[in-house]
Amino acid sequence: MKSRSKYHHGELRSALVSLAVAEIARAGVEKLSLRSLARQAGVSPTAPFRHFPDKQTLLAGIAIEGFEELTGRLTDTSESNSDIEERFIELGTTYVGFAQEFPVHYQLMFGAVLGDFSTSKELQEAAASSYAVLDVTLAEIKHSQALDHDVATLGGLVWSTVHGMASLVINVPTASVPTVADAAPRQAVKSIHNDMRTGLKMVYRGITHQT
Amino acid sequence: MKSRSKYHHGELRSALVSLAVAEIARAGVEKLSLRSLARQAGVSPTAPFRHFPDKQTLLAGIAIEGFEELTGRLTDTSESNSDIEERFIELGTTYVGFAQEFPVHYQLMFGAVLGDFSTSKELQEAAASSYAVLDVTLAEIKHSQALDHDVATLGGLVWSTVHGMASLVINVPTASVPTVADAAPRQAVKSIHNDMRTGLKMVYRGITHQT
DNA sequence: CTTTAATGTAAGCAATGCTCACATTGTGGT
DNA sequence: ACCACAATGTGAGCATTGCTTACATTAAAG
Repeated sequence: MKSRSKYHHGELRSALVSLAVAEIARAGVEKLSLRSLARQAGVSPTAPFRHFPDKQTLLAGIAIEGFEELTGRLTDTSESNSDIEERFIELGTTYVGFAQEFPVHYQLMFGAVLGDFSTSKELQEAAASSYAVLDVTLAEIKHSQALDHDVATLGGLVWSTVHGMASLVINVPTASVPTVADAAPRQAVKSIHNDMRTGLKMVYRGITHQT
Repeated sequence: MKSRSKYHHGELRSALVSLAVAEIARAGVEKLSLRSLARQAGVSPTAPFRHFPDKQTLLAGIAIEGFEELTGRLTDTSESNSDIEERFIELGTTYVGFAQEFPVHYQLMFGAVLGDFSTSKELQEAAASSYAVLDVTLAEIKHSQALDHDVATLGGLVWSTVHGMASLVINVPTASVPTVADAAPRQAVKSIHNDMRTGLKMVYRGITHQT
């Protein structure tokens, strides 16, 4: 009883989310329209409002979905690496890898489109869960290496680095025809792609090498 | 002859840009409307189109303005610091400081709103100019310390770090009421604010400390 | 099997991006 | 001083959008 002409769509909510992700990937957040999503889903223009009070909330939903996926991946990675340095590096790799696989999600998670990040408590908590995984590993590093700096300080630096990598890899295209002018930044981003472990190792050294 | 009721506005283009920045700062990119800008500038709804073919181009204009300002600041910083480590740290501080002072510009420079970054050659070049300042300092570091890694690899890591710091500082609010749940990420970002030099020093160590 | 909440529809409003045809103004060439 | 012309601004209008309000249909609970 899944086919033809049923009044109720049945999976509208999730359908809208994945359609939205596809649309954003194709044309950007700016061009996203609830009405076109409704059309693609074969439903009336006002149906989406039964599932999301407004457009922003739909976008927030995507972001939350992203944080959940990210938390899961980070947790898995964390559990399957016992050596502390290796775990650190793999966590970073997982983080950036997630951003590459889910660029639309990632953009919404950290971009400015969601306006004030703190509008949704659910979003805050989802984000905090992701960060928590990183946090415990850093605490362990601090302890095992007897480091002076706060975990928050280490976290600020490490999070900045992986978030920066993710953001650059997503937003700066490396494939298109290389102009002479922008060769350098493109090369830099490309090196993140090819050599992420090297960068993460350097950060690990910077963190753990006491002055 | 600057006052009352002249047919030609005279400074419409720049007026639109600064009004747009203010509007985005207040309500977010999503809410920006050319028509409201026209209203604020006291001109007809179609006047903006004489200066920008479309909304995207207006946004790209803001981004370009941002890159120019950033390039200027980085250049100044680079010229006024002879010690190489200090210069490195000051460049990073300047970079993040710029993002904090011009958050709207920064978001447009690196956010996903501009769709494909490579739509405007002018934008590409402006961005490359900013990066170039960082690039020469890194080349000098590599040379003076006889480092093995490519400048591009160093650049990828360093750019990631400062861009990540900037992005997090802009997008993650630290001031609002601290929920228990998200205390950790907020603390991490706050530590970037208070202790940026520490993070940059760690990166410098990580880069220069040969294995 | 009926009540009720969940989910979808239809019609409509104010606002937006953008186009097109036209008006006004500053400017350069004679 | 003139006048052609490019630059800049206007007004009306079109398709589209986000969202509201009132109503229809269905699934689930009692």
